[in-house]
Amino acid sequence: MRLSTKGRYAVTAMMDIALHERVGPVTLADISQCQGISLSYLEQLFAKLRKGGLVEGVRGPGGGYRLARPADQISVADIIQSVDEKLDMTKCGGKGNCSQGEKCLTHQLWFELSCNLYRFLSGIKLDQYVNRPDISELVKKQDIQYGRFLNRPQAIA
Amino acid sequence: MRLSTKGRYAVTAMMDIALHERVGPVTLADISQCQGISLSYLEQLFAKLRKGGLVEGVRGPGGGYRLARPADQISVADIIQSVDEKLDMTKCGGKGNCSQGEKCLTHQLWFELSCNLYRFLSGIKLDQYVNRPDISELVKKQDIQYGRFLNRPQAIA
DNA sequence: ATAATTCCTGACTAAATTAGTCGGGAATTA
DNA sequence: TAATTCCCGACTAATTTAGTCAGGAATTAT
Ligand code: FES
Ligand code: FES
Repeated sequence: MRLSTKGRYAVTAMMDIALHERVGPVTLADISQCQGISLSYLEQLFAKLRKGGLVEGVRGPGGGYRLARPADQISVADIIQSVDEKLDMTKCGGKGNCSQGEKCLTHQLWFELSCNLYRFLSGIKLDQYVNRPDISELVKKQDIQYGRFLNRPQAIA
Repeated sequence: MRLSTKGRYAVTAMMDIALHERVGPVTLADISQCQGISLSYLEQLFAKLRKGGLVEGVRGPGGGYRLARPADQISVADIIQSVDEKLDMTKCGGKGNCSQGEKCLTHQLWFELSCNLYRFLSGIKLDQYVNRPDISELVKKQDIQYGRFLNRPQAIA
């Protein structure tokens, strides 16, 4: 489990989509502008998120990305795993052969820490934030500020 | 809070020292060989651990590094913080000004996640592993394998 | 005193990862 | 048909991680 700014970008972008789920697909261009992430970099990240089965793209005007499954079934761990590949922090990759073919002194430490960390991050689902009144308030305010979804009739309905 | 292999190196090295606390100071040369980390890189990491007040160096023959305070008062969070500097994952650094001077959509997410993650890693102290029989067994076996502390009379006493 | 050991320091290089760029293409909608 | 958007691959730049080198300072053992 590696936890860096790359994972933060991915989670941030996924949050943005989840927060606008009822409006419809969200374009990467929008995310790029509102979250301050380079468009092309987002495309790289979303290639991985797509492979990870977390999002699906909708092409053409009015398109964008939407969640591939309900927000309560997407965890922060899922997202980080999709973009950073590995989930465990052992040096050996779980095989216990760091130290001349044997388990090294810290194998157990990293193994257990990985399990606990994974369990922790798996417990945080996107919908926990989507359904919070204080966050919804903020989203609405900022969408107006950025002029998002002005060309979407269904956004109001 | 950034969680990468650099932090793993640091925690691994600290674990090694903690596991040999009763023997005396542990040399970086030993850690380098047994844990497979470059000696000079270890020196860089220990410069930070020293500045962080986690270890103190003892020079001269028979010297090495020892913990600056009891193992039950050193957490994984302390170590990672010492070598990776920052503890919080917000883009803004806690000030809430990502999005044109305002809190961005995900500020709360990262703030709360940082707090929880910090609390989690703070709860893991070095002594939890030092006092485990299965680990102690492994340490003894591997020290013999690597021929450690052969020149230390006090190691047996 | 001398030599050996070990920490300590700073500057430098190499490799890997992260981040961003570019140029184009394919599917969809209006 | 034109506009929009995802999609794809190769490229570059910046940052971080990892390792190297060449010394110096404190301590202990002889
Ligand atoms: S991390 Fe698994 S044996 Fe070292
Ligand atoms: S992370 Fe704090 S405002 Fe965006």
